[in-house]
Amino acid sequence: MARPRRPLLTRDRIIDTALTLVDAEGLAAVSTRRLATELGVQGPSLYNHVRTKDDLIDAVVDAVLGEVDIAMFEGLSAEDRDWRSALRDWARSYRTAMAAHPHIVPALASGPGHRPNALRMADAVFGGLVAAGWPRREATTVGTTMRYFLTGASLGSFAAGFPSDVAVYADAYPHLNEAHLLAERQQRIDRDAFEVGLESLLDGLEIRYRLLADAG
Amino acid sequence: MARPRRPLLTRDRIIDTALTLVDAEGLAAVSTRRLATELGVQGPSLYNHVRTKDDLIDAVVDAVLGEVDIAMFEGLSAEDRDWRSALRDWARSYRTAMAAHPHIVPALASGPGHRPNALRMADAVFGGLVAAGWPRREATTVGTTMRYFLTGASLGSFAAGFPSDVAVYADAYPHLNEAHLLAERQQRIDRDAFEVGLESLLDGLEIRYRLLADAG
DNA sequence: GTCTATATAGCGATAGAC
DNA sequence: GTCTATCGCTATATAGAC
Repeated sequence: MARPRRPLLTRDRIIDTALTLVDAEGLAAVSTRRLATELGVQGPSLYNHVRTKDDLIDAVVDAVLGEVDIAMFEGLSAEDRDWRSALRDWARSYRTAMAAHPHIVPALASGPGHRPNALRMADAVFGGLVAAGWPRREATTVGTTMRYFLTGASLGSFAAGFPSDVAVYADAYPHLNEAHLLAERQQRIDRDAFEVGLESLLDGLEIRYRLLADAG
Repeated sequence: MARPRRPLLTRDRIIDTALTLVDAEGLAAVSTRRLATELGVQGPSLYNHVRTKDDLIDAVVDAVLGEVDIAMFEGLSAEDRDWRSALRDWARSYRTAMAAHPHIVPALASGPGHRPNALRMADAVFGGLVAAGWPRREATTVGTTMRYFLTGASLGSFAAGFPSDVAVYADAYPHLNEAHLLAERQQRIDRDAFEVGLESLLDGLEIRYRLLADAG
């Protein structure tokens, strides 16, 4: 085949298909050849739309980050200073997005890369905190702290995929019920640790917020 | 060469050399052939001591985790209930260990794997918290929460290696001073976010601790 | 039972034809 | 913009020397 009239591939279609493949079979299943097959083209064709494979994975991660809701930060202002609820809602939305794509989570770890949605998110958080009364420099610190917690919680909870995926255990594990219970227990621990950690962190940040307000 | 009288390789020597190589040239530099060359043997020889490459990387990560100090948890008891200082010291030791091996940090993300030192650490934290008066179930939650924060902070700060490694910038970047300043600024933000987040989290956990003490 | 030698299948990526 | 062909590389399996 030579050059088609209309492109067979677009960057978006590649990213979409890659995410579907990651969700279905894990990160390791994404090779350029396999992905190309899935798209009905030959492997090297991808390189007309994507610089490297790392670039592609970066884009897939960014697509998942794009699913995180950040609208709650726009409502914050001198009148509505409930930054605490905003951070809480954001954190839960973040976790929900990662839970929907557990197999991509390890790729979160590979440096910041060039991720537009990550920047949009950082900007929204920073802007919201400043609008709610945090000093600019402190807002950067708080946003970074929250990012630490959210990244760590996502990796700690979902990096290995879902162990509750019973189909995986069914073949390898004879004591299916037991494995299933262990997985459920682990999920309860993760959910508790997330909620307790989040609320504790917010409690601690509120102490700091008041301290700064009294001093300033 | 045939079988030598004394083994040329041991699992520990392989892991040590792999860590040295990771520190010097990054994770990507570790291939079985390269590592074998470094050890003075042929590539496939490694597989007598290591199951797969993933198994090896897992062991290297565990070796780094072994550098984290956990002795502070042994001192905790019904008399000395300063769990807060223990968690703080542990957290700083954890961060120091990761800062010493920034290139291995992304490998933290690949699921728990089989890491004896990770288990030893979890056990020490849990035991210390219980000794200091935390209910057992809460101790699990708190330990997990702390792990989230520490993992996230390590990845957020060191996952891309140290951008302040001036030698890297020297070739690629003409405005060396500027890059250097940006890197220093990023490091200050990371240090601030770590300390503020840690102290805020501890503040929040103390509120919870008192709440539980009053209720129980 | 530890190492070497050889071999395989698959990888990311490039060059050049159309 | 997609193709074919191909390069150098990888992890890893297997067979056999000692």
